[in-house]
Amino acid sequence: MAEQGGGVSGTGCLGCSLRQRNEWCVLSEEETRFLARNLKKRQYRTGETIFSAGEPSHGIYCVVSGTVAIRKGDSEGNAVLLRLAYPGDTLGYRGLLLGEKRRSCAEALGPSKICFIDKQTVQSLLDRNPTLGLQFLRRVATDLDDAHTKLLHNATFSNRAKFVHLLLVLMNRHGRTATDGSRVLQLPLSRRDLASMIGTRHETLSRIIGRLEEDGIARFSGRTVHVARPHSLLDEIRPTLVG
Amino acid sequence: MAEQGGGVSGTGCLGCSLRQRNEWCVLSEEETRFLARNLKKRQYRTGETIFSAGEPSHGIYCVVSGTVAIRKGDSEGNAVLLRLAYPGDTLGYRGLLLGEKRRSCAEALGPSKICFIDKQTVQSLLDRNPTLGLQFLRRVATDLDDAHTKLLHNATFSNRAKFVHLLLVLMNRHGRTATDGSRVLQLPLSRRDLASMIGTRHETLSRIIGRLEEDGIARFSGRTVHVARPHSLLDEIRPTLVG
DNA sequence: CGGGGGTTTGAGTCCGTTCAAAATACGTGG
DNA sequence: CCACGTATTTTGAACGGACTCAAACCCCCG
Repeated sequence: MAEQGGGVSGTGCLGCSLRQRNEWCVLSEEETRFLARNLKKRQYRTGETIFSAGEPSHGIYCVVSGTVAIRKGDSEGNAVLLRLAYPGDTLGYRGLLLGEKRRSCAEALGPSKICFIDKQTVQSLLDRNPTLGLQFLRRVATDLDDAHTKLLHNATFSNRAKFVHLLLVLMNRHGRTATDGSRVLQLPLSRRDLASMIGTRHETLSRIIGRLEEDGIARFSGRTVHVARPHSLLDEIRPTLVG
Repeated sequence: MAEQGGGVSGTGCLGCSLRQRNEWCVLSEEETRFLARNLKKRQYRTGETIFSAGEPSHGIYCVVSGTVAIRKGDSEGNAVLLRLAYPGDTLGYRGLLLGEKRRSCAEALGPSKICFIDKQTVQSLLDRNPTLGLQFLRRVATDLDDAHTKLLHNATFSNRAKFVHLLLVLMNRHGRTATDGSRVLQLPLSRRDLASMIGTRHETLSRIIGRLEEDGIARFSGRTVHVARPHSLLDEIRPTLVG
């Protein structure tokens, strides 16, 4: 009776296959049972908010199934999509660890199952198993490196290159390879969100998409993307690595 | 016989005033003595490299005095200045924690004293005092938030606004207030580095600086910046927050 | 005194933004 | 199932900003 996200109903976290891949893998069986007793699992509908910027951090969230968008906005209404979170990802640790209010918001991009673990439970687990803290440390360090890489790309890539790069990343998660070697991608995001991920306007993104079609790199139809020659995307990013 | 960076010779880390302000503050007296015995303090000259991208991570560094630039570059020779590090800051934890090679490089922007703590010592301290790990966790989480904020700014601010924002940040660290209320800043960076911090070319930065002078916001002379009305910088950033 | 790196300035071009309008997709209720 | 209103996406035209390439300038250091 397996669930969508890999969990098995009745066995709680112990049977959750995601546990192998995230920071909770260092918990003992007893600690895992403690975790299972103290978390709240909940289903979110498409577009539903998981947490919002400005509200206090009462705990952390663990994605079981679905895709979650992490956004950050400023006082003038601008917003960027910082990253996407997938099953196994833990959200909201920053606010909790620093005891601060949320500085970003999380939204379910599709029907999603997400577990909530309150502050006390996290604290208790951190106290009992110091290794858990180190696991989180590794996770945050990885996220930090991702953010730094993004800063470098934003500063040096053209919008077109940034978008192609984004397509490649999304392809890894959401893409499928057809029998003829071409790849098909179902975009989990609106053009607006895609544009905000590469730091530009949606109108500009529209034109970039138009140019990619003209150049035969990819075909766009709604949220479906076809890439006949996957290698052409890679070629886009390294303009002249020929030497 | 106080040293430049707040340390007192002979007492090692125990007498180091920086200890109060960074992650090492949670160490016991004994642990601190252990740390002091196992670190290597060294003086760097202006422009000297502390570590480079691609080399293995043998330990972490703690800035005692001076200013350090953290840069990240790509294979095509582009590079951005990710951040500046000051006394009390710990460098190079990412590579060490993840057991990976360095992905950024660190350069002393002026004569700097920096302590090196090797992998074994860090590991040993982390094992003995789990709170140290949590301290690092808080530090990395803060850095991550900074990086995310920068991503938002890069995506939404104009180059001019980004530079003004950078000036405000540098003013906090390197600025002095004159008797007439105006502020004077000694830039620790070249125009090239300043430009890379806001993700643009040095030519563009030159023009931005020219325009700021035209508008009477600031006067630039070499690496010295005069700002007659400090509030004018703040006004630049919120374009029209008036009702 | 002669490099050499850093900085400024110029001209031309391309790219991205803005504002506006049209076209398309989407969800809801009839 | 269709009509309708709404949100999203595309397209257009004009404008401004930023980039490229290039040359001149400056200043520090050998």
